[in-house]
Amino acid sequence: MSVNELFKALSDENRRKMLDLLRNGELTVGEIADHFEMSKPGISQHLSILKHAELVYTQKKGQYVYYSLNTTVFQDVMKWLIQFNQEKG
Amino acid sequence: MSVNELFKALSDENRRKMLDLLRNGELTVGEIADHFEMSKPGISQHLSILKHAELVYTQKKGQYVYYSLNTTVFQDVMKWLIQFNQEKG
DNA sequence: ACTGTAGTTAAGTAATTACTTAATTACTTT
DNA sequence: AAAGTAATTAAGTAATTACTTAACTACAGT
Repeated sequence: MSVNELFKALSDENRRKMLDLLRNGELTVGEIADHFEMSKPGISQHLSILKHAELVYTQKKGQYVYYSLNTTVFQDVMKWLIQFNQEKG
Repeated sequence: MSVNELFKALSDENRRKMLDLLRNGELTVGEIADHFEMSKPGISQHLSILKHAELVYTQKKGQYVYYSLNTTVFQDVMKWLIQFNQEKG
C-alpha cells in the first residue's frame, strides 16, 4: 500500500460511493453493482483499485465475492491529514 | 468547494508535496517551484487546483503571490473520513 | 517609458484513467 | 458433464488530467 495509491483510490466519486455502501456491512460485487449504472467489469475494476489500496478486503463464499471495509487504512489517511494541523516540520 | 474537487486535489503527489512545503509557512510561487522539476506554468496550474479546492489561499504582496495552507478544509476531509469509523448509517 | 521579474492564461500534446464489450475462470445446480 | 450465474481479465476506446511552450498581465527598478 502506498500513500499515492490510497489518495488515487479515494479520488473517484464512484469509488467513494462504494465505500459508503460498504459502511452498512459486506456486499457482493453484484449487490454493489445494483447501485450503479455501470457495467460489471467496470465495477470490478473499481473494486480492484480499492482492494490494492487496502481500503477493502474480500472474502469468497461459494460463487460470490464479498467486499468489506478495511477501516484501519482510513485511519492511515487520517494520520496523514492530522499532521497538517499539528506543529510545523 | 466540492468533496470531489477536494479529493481530486489531494490525489496528485506533487500537489500533496506542495501542501507539505506550506506547512512551514507561506511561500511564493517561485519558492514552491524551486522544489520541483516542472515548468512554472505547471506549478501555477497545480496551485490553482489547490486554491479552487480551498486547500490554500493566496495573498498578493507587490509582484509576489504568497500561498498559505487553509487548515480548515483539511478538517473537512477529516470529517468525511471519520464518519467511516463511526456507527453505520 | 523601458526592461526585468513574477505569475497566470491559452493552446496544444502526452500520459493516465475510466469506461466499454468480449472472453475467460470459478463455482452451482440439474 | 452441461448449462447457468458471479466475477475477473483482456483489449480497445473515450474522457480526463498533467504537462509543455508561447503569449500575456502586473508590478518594480532604472
